[in-house]
Amino acid sequence: MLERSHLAILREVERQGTLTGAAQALCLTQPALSHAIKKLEQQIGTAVWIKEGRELVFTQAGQYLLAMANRLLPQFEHAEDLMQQYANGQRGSLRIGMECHPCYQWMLKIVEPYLQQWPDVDIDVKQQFQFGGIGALFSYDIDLLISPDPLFKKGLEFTPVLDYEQVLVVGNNHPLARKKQIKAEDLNAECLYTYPVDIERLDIFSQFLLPAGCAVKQHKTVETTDIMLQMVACGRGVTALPDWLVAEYSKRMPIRAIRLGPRGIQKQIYIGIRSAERNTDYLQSFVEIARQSSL
Amino acid sequence: MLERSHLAILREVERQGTLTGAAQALCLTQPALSHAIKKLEQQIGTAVWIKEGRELVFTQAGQYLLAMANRLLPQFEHAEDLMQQYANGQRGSLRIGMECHPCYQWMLKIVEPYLQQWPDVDIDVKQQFQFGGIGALFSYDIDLLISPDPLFKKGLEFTPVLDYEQVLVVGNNHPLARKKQIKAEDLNAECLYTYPVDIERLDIFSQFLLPAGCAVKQHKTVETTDIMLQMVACGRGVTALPDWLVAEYSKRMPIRAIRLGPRGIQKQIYIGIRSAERNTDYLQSFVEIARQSSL
DNA sequence: TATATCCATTATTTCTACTCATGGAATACA
DNA sequence: TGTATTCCATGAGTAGAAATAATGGATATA
Repeated sequence: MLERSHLAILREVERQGTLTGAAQALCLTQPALSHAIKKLEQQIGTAVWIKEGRELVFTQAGQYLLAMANRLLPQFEHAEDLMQQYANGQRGSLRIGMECHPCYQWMLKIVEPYLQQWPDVDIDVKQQFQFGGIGALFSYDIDLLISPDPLFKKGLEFTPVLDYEQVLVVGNNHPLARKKQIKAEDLNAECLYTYPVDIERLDIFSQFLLPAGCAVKQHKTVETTDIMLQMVACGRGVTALPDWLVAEYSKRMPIRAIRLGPRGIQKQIYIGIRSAERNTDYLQSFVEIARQSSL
Repeated sequence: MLERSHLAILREVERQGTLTGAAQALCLTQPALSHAIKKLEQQIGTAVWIKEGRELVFTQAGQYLLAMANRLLPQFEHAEDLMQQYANGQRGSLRIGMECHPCYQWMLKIVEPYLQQWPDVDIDVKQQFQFGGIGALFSYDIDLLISPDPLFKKGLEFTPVLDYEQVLVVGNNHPLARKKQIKAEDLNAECLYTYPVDIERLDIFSQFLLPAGCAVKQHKTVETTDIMLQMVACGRGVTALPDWLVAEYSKRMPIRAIRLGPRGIQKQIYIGIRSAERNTDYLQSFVEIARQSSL
């Protein structure tokens, strides 16, 4: 029988590179692992890895089990955490996934009253997902996803929690700063800063530049909002952000927001959860607080 | 440590209702399970179920573990199958998910040459998903999804394999049978047969009737294509199906296809797989055969 | 060539997980 | 109400799994 321990060994061997190293990490001896895997191999009838020279190379079967290990072991570990929390009378832990760079600050504002209201719930925020936020929800890596791209599918439930407008941000001294609204052509000669995400997920491209058949002179990516806006403030380029975020920053930086196109780019932020957890009170409450915060 | 065996016990207790029954099903004695769970409860610090009278009622913690069991145990079992297949030199098994009722017959035509070409691959078709086809893909319940609704997200890859037109099907003697195309109003007095799926997934509603603000006199659902077309053939109502399917059936039934609206409802069938398995030859081959079949 | 590192194997020990036997609690039935 | 039945919990005893220790062979490094 394939056991959790087998998966743990595989994962650790991949991490450590050697069986001896894995054994140490697992607080066992090297022969223990050697025996365990040997026995597994006899049962499943195929080798899990082969020795090439001194190193262990996973077979196709081994690679499958390894992927499985990386998928399932975190779930075991999380379950044990949860049980511990149930035992201590805590309510649980909320693993929030963020698929929306600029929403971070908005989320912080939700988290604060939430933690007050739910002193027994721990919060953990994740921003990198191997298979995207949806995949993370489905595979129980997170419990709640904050994203501008909802997905109305069975098994998941997305609730809109914030309406906003995506606006162009320019420095106060920028030539475009006087305009009431921006046309796609206006950006021809500009340098555009964005977060480093897939270009399809950047609304300014997919909903503004591409439909008009326009491009920018240069496209640079920056990790953090602060740096990005520093660059914009001193006139090195422009960027596109939610209006409420710009309103916040413009109090202390020489920047301003301009509408993109005649009607602007209207967006919504959604919170997604697994339908099975629709009635989990401390999850529901987060969505509720988020929704109220935008009123 | 939470083990696979614990999950297996929980699942079986839920199925059988009693510990004694579960023990039999697992080829163990009742005290074995009793001890195992007791030990687990000591480790995680909380009860998994409580005895109410004579029956076992799962606690919140127990319910979580139960859901986990139902999610993870099938993956263990499938992995063991797979290993067995690797061992026997077989190529694997292909679990196909269908999210497209009328595509069944089309798929059968793909499967036939596929099985010829891959004698070592077993095929299994599933049509019911607790969390939708996408969820089934993410949770490794299936390996390949046939669906008219693609989802371009990280971790999944959808390839279009068949273009078709969704057409109205009427009996040859039906008053509408003479028309070259159908307006939404034409269906006001009709009885519409469809498969029993969510109304949002029925293109004739979402892309034809609703946009025009029209409705049908009656909407009835039928499970099978054959019965549905029997009803249509004898003039009891109309339905909407892919053109190629109607072409097939019209050879032996008095039915005909009529375009919906001036341009018709144009659709595509997609095949989705997990990106991680993009290069798995026997999966790739299925997509390839499907794509060629439509040329 | 000497040395260090790593894995496989065997023999041995430890301890886990199972069974057996039994008793108490809850339900069904006479 | 008393009796039989069903089901779970518990304790003792044990078979067997899983860990260790010791060792040897293979591969890489100086």
